[in-house]
Amino acid sequence: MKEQPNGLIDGWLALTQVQLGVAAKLEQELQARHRLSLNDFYLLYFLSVAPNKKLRLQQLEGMIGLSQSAVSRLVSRFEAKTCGVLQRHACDEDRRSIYTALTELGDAKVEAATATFREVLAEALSERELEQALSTLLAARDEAADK
Amino acid sequence: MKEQPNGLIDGWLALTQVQLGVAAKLEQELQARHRLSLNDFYLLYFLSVAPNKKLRLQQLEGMIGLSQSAVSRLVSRFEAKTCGVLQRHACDEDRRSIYTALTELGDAKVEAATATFREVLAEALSERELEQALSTLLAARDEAADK
DNA sequence: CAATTACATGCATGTGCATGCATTTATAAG
DNA sequence: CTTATAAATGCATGCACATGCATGTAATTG
Repeated sequence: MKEQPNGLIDGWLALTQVQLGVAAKLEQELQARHRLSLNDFYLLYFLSVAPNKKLRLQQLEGMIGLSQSAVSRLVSRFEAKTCGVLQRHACDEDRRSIYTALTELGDAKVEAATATFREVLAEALSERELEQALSTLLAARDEAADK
Repeated sequence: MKEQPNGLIDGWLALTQVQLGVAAKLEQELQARHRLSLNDFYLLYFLSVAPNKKLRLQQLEGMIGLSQSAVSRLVSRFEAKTCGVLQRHACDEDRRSIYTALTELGDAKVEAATATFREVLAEALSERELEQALSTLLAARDEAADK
């Protein structure tokens, strides 16, 4: 037989499609209602739930899933663009590090954006497709594991 | 209470992390063993499972999850770089369209890459984290739906 | 003083958006 | 039915921009 069963791959593709679709919807709504890209939101969100609402760049890197340079520039752009939402200041214990902190204004903005985010997410995840993709993927995975 | 329960968001973030992680692993192995990016592979894979192993650009667009221009360039680069793997030729029924077809050489390359892809996928999906992320997400979703 | 760590930056590249060009399809007039 | 014209479709390309990699700089550690 030339063609192998591609359940695993199809499951993965389905999951990826769902992920892409939901992310696109999130991006679109965040952009429309709050002038935020998805990564912008992630940045603000992770800051908002961090202790003292501040984090070093290195910590954000892993959370957002971007490279070190990308995070550095994400914060830079943000600071330049939307003045007043976040603020960088050196860390006294280690002056190589730089804390990125949320201002009160930023905190309010995050709260509003988070409401949108949660709303869109709830709607998107109630779609039939998620269920479909996940069950396809898990079934194929287990089947592959048995082999 | 100021902080709301963020189960939905955390679930989504967990799923996104898993997706990113697996995609990175796939990209890395495909690059190392076959000199293919993840999108390169998707392009070849979708062609390989298509009837007559050929597709028009527009069809690839939705499958790969890229914009029209991105697909146009993806194919262009591919044609230029790895001569002989794929081949474009006009479509007789509609001369605006262009078929992108897999050559025999390309077909062999895809087959090898697909084996790698499936292998990496099987390993990555057996990780505990997937289960974790999915159950977290689904539980939070259902909870949100009840509300 | 050497090695490491945290962040910034030059550079190449892939991407999306807007637009352009060629072709097809739809509409209308004669 | 034929022809003229407008709208839509499929792909390519100029442009701006976000990203990753490699590297540079400053600070910390051993």
